[in-house]
Amino acid sequence: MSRPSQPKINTADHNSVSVIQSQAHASSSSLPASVAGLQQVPQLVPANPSAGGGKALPPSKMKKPPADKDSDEYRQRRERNNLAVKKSRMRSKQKALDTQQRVNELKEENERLEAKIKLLSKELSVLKDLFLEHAHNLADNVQPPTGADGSSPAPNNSSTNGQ
Amino acid sequence: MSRPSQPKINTADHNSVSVIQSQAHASSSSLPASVAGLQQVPQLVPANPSAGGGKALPPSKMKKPPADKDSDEYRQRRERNNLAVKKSRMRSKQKALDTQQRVNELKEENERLEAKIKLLSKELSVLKDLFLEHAHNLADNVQPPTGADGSSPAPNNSSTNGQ
DNA sequence: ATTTATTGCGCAATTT
DNA sequence: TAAATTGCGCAATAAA
Repeated sequence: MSRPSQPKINTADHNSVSVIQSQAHASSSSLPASVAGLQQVPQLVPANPSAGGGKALPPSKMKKPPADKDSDEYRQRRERNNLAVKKSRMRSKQKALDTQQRVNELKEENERLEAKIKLLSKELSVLKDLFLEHAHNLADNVQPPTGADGSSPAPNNSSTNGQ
Repeated sequence: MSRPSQPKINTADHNSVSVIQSQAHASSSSLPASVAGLQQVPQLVPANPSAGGGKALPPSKMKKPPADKDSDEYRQRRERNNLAVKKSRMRSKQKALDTQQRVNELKEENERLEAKIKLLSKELSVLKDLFLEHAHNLADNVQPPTGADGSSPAPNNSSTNGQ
């Protein structure tokens, strides 16, 4: 009761009584010929699920002839599949790599953007300060109320940029 | 040229003559007891590599007894490994998902930043325009008509910011 | 040295 | 029907 599992001992779904051995081609491999009498396929063909002795099976609902391991065509199919599998996995892996790289790129881009924002912000604040300063100067210079100038002390449009 | 095409027909490195079937426990499985005589292990034990009658064999370079498939301990190890494998793969997949999500997040963030930049830029340009306008006004107003005032036409500090 | 984590590989069931 | 995916177990090897 210590392990969080043991879903099912080991009873693999599809047995997996796999015994590779390309009968044709490939000669001096390495497969120890030990496992000799290896040919009989389970032959699990449930005679016929439903339908006692029916004949008409339109959609052809046969479970599947356990593929003769010996069949030459079987090996061919397997091989094709193995190739496909390999290909598929390669892609998958490649995609993962690409995605990771994408992350890196985006991260860089992000930094660039943030830097730019910082710069722009700085520039803005400088300009604003200049504005204020200028306004002050004006106020100081136009101090002498000699003239009948009714100029107001500048609108001071400081858009309080918040964020 | 780049197509790995057919690396090697199908000769798996490690044969892979796997014939699952936990002898003990597991009763009414599905594996037909067909594959009968299945036990003889190659027993590739080279008597003794080096050292004729030596005793001390520190690095002990034995290849490895082909693990008795029947061994109870073997099944145990296999099962443990199978679990580990499953775990590892789950992680891997999860990681991939996370990475993908990271991409999405970064992409969003990027858009936000770009928007901000756009805004700041706009603000900046507005302010600059104001500056210029103001400068012009000054120039127009302070037109030295006849006064003996030696004031120059303003420094016109337009920092032609380029970026 | 032992145990767990990774990795490549093949099989078979599904999907596409 | 064939190719692409996916889950699974095995075994070799890398990491702990």
